[in-house]
Amino acid sequence: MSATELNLFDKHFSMASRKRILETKGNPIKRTKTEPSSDSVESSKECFAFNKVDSSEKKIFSNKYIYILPAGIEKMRINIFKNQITKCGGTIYEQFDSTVLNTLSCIIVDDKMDTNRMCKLLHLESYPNVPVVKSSWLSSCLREKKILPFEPYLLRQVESHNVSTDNHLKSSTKATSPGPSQLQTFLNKNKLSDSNSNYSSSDEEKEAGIKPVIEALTNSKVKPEKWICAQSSKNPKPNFNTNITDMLEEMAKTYESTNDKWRAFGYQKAIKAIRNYPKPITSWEEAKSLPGVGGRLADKIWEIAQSGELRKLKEFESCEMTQVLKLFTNVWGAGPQTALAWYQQGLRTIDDLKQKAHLTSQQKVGVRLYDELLDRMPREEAGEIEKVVREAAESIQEGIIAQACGSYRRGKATCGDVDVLVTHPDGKSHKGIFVKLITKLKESGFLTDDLVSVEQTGNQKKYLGVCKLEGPNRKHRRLDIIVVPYSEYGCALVYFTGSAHFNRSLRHLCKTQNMSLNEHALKIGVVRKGADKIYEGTIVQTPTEESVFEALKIPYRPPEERDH
DNA sequence: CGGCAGTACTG
DNA sequence: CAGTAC
DNA sequence: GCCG
Repeated sequence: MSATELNLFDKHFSMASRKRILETKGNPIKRTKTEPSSDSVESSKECFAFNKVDSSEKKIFSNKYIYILPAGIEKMRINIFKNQITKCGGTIYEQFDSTVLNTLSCIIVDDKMDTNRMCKLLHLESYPNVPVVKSSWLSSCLREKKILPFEPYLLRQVESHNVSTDNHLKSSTKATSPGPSQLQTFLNKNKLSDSNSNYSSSDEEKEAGIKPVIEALTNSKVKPEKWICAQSSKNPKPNFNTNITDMLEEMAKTYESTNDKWRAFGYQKAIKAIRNYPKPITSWEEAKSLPGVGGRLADKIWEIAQSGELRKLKEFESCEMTQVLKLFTNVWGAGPQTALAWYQQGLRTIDDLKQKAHLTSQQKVGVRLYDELLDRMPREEAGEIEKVVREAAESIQEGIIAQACGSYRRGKATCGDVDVLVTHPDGKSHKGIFVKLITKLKESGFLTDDLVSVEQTGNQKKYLGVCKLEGPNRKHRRLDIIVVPYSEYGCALVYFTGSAHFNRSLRHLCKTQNMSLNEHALKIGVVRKGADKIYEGTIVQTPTEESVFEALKIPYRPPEERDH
């Protein structure tokens, strides 16, 4: 984009932002574009209530048997609900079928649920013989710490004309109150006017990571500085939106520790785009125009830009469960499920885990070395670790190659772990190495703990474990050792050097060219039909990294420039 | 509404 | 098989 | 979460 284009671009945006400010004057933060029901406010109160009331609170739900229809309700909210109901003496039904219908006290549905859909989802002929209540009832009960009347929150019996239920029910429809959230919908409805937010920045690739690749490919001599120099790790690009990316990063982490990896994925894609954006974001449209930023994230970005804070994030920060889940998912070998289970057992701290939890052998290591393994090491230390492994390998077999990949190879100043790739140019000597190498490193006391002892992926062998250098003031560090046949060295180097984002870009590129790439090989002529692959494709010989790039028909990029 | 990569180990 | 990690 |  030329300078003049950029100017026009700016002008466009600033005009748009002015318009936005006028539109939302008097209500600058709340942009209820999509959600009529003030979801965040509600769940915020849920969290607060949760915090204040300690676990010995009133058993307001005792003798209540509740089924929650999950459709449309955020996973986090459902978790909170189930937790709170159980805590308050209630019983949750995880499964629904007609046999439990008689024993149920009520069915909880999303505020936006309608009768028709509810019946379909529950495989019911008609409105059941049990109260069907909107989730805001639950929120209110938890907030007020008492059981409130169903009435204002009841799902209307008939919602639309083409309901499968009988017509005679229809007459009773209007009697039931629309409920607060629907009123809200009505009030907010006229405010949208997002329709003209189509200031699409350009025809850029959606996948920001591959953008430079494509650009260099399509017009090879144009402004390499834009991508190659600017993104080199020695010359890091300034981030004009640190406050925004920091907060969104926290959001992503929170969602990762719950069940919501794809939501977190979406956040991270957007964060990447925001980091690369060359100036502070000042308008909603400006945010929305970035690849990977949709309406909901634009709302949040806009909120941060306006007020400097994000209520949803504050809500998470003041919620004990989300904080504890984050703590627990940082244990190696524990993910969202395990973390939630521990939480539901009443565990709250790492000490609790040590004393009370049942831990797998991996998690025992993760708990014992919790702080050290969370710590990143200076790249110099990663270099020392590489050297130890290399020298041990060389002492076993002459001419061996041992190369640290990962963030170390990409030139990062700090590394979370070290991945050492081991191979031998003669194409066969790698075979005997693995066991000898691991044994030797264990005997010298360098490897202190195993996490995954051996992993056999085709011809590759992988060790995941923990090591510690000799001498005082040394910490335990995560170390992966992968032994690969020389024929797979090129692809393995690419794969284990990453970054994860960069690898995704490559895979995406492959897909568009009927190729496939993994840590073993690059294949061409892959035929897919829907989910199945009809034809596996044929392996392209890629002895070096360069040959991988060449086969993909993209310019080679050194590791430091794969840090996206 | 489904895809967002695909695979190997642990228990 | 589910859960986790790479 | 976003995108097609």
